[in-house]
Amino acid sequence: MKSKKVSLADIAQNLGVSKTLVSMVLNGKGDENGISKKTQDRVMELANELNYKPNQFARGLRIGRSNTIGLLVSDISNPFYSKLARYVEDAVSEAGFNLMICSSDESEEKEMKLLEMLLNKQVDGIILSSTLESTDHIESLQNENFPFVLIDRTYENYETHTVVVDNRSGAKEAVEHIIQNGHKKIAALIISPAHISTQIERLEGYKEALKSYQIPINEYYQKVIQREDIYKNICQVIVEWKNDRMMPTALFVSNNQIAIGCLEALRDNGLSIPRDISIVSFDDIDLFRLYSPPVTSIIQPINSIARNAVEILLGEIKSRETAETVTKKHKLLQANIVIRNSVLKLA
Amino acid sequence: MKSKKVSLADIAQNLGVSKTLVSMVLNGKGDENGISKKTQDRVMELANELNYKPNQFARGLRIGRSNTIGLLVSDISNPFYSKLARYVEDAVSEAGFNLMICSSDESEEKEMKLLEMLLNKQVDGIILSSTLESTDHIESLQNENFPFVLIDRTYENYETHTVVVDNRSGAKEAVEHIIQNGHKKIAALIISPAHISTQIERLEGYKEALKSYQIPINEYYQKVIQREDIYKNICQVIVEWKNDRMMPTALFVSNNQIAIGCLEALRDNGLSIPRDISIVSFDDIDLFRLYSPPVTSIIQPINSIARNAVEILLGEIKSRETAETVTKKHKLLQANIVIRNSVLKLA
DNA sequence: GTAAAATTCTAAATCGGTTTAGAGTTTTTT
DNA sequence: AAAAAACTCTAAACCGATTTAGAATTTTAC
Repeated sequence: MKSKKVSLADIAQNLGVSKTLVSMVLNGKGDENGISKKTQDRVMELANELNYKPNQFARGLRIGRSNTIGLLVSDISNPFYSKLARYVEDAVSEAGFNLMICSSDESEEKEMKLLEMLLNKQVDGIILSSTLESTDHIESLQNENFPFVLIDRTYENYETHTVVVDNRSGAKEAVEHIIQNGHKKIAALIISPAHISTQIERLEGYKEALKSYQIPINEYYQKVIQREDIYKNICQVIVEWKNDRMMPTALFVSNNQIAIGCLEALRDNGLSIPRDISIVSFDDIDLFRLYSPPVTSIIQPINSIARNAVEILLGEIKSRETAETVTKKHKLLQANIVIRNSVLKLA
Repeated sequence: MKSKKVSLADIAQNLGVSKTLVSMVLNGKGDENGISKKTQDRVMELANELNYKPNQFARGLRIGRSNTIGLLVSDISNPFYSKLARYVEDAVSEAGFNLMICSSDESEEKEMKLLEMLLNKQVDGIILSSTLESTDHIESLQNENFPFVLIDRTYENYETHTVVVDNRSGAKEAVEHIIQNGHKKIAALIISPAHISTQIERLEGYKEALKSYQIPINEYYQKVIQREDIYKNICQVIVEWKNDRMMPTALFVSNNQIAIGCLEALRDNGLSIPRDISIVSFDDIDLFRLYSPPVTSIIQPINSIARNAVEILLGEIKSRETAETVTKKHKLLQANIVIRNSVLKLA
């Protein structure tokens, strides 16, 4: 019943040739090793017939590669990352690689464990959206000269490949759009942990936009929402503003998770968009298109992030064979605004 | 700069003991093999100090297992599957396993390729949401006695482990809710490929509900929406109904993707929910809670699907060691309705 | 006709673990 | 004091591929 796996040795024995020969032929090295056409055909035929599949453990052990790459993000169930993962899957699979996806939950400890696991599993390279709580493990990858690409989030380190979105200009565009509609009291909501580059840069873009229109920057209007309880946190912020009679007329929120919490919180606090308050969000999700009113947002080129990251990573991996050194690539992609209907034009 | 990997032999040599001993100690078999406490401590200490990590290729080659399981779904970027994947990831990781996720795009060919890839990578088991175009590859897994669990979708085969949702009763509950609000002209929209068990069962649930209320079943109100162009397809259906002056008063749609297309298509055709048309969807996504009006839906116990599938799969895998045979488990989970505001009460 | 070159193929080492079968030493038993 | 038992440890085989170094045979060169 349980058919044992076919091995190289089986094929070799069956044909009365050596394992060496079979291995060479199946790896397309028959010609360069002067194996006769006739023998090559016999090997190929039998391998097909027996449905031979090389044992990846043995192969990996010998050649030290797995043909697998790792993707480490904070949460694969976040639509931004699940879409990214899908594009990455498609891109690596076109190149004959497999993918291993992990979620770190923004926990540094988990991230380090997962990174170690991936290395342990001998992935050939890693695409990493790091929580960046600390960067020791990244620098360690760097020192070991292990192929990896940082995506989505980075830190000041020009020694690593990076593929990121221009968060600053995206956020700036969002806030400028708000300003151009006559708003002055504009608040920014970012998500914890607030040290992550995307959040910092989006906040900076917000400030830049205000500055360029000579609108005073007020810390009171910059809030960090705790990711553990987004909805409640936003409600608290709203209540605070209400009590202080300082309600902003517009909101810039820094990702899809806060946006969802916001839409819910605003509704539950009886605030109507855009009549009572305007909103623009970074990230774009189905919801925004369908919400009433449709929500203006900054759309990230997710496919492009994936394609670029994979291309760079595979290049880096390939460079290992030729021992050439690759200059570190830094890809900065633009995120563009999709104007819908969530910003009120003030008189 | 590039630190070479530490191997068993390194540790053994360093301590002046055999590889055997080191291997035993590190695998917790020191006591049962009568290795002295003192030696065990020395091994442990050095292994920690050198940060030894066993080579998984070598280990896998010898013991024939990878400690990895595969999850094959149609599309990891579909929120249903991305959530499922996350729960599965958490569940397997608690058990010390890793996860490999693949998307088949409802293509039988891709599914077979990916399945082969997973087997090739020597995963210890597979959780499979099959497109079920054909079931040869599943039966082949079955015959080889390879550990796997079918989730979400099944076919008449009592020889496999299955974890599925009670689609029929979930759909019935949805449609009964519609009926109880006074509707008679109720249409059902399912997604292609229509042979998938979830779609069939949900359609059956719809018919059962109608039957139990003596509402005539009309094929005209049962439409299969092509997944390749959901929005356009739904628009066509709406136009058809409009032209025939046969517009239903309520819609039951069989998954989140059609629901999204529907909300968009209804809006663009000037039909307001629930005034002009009521709607209930299978699946629950953030959008439904936030849509205006909030959309009544059937919520699937995704975490429970994941947990059950993993538990059964790991049990099956473990049974391999003890050579006992496991009776095939069939888990049927309930999906419950969340009543919101998308169904109009007819006078 | 023999040396050199070309052609076709193979034995054995290797990767780094796990496991089997058993060796060497010390302690206990009789 | 010899035999048995207990304790502690090891050499070597093994998993299944790849790769190195070279062997055997045939062809070409002179």
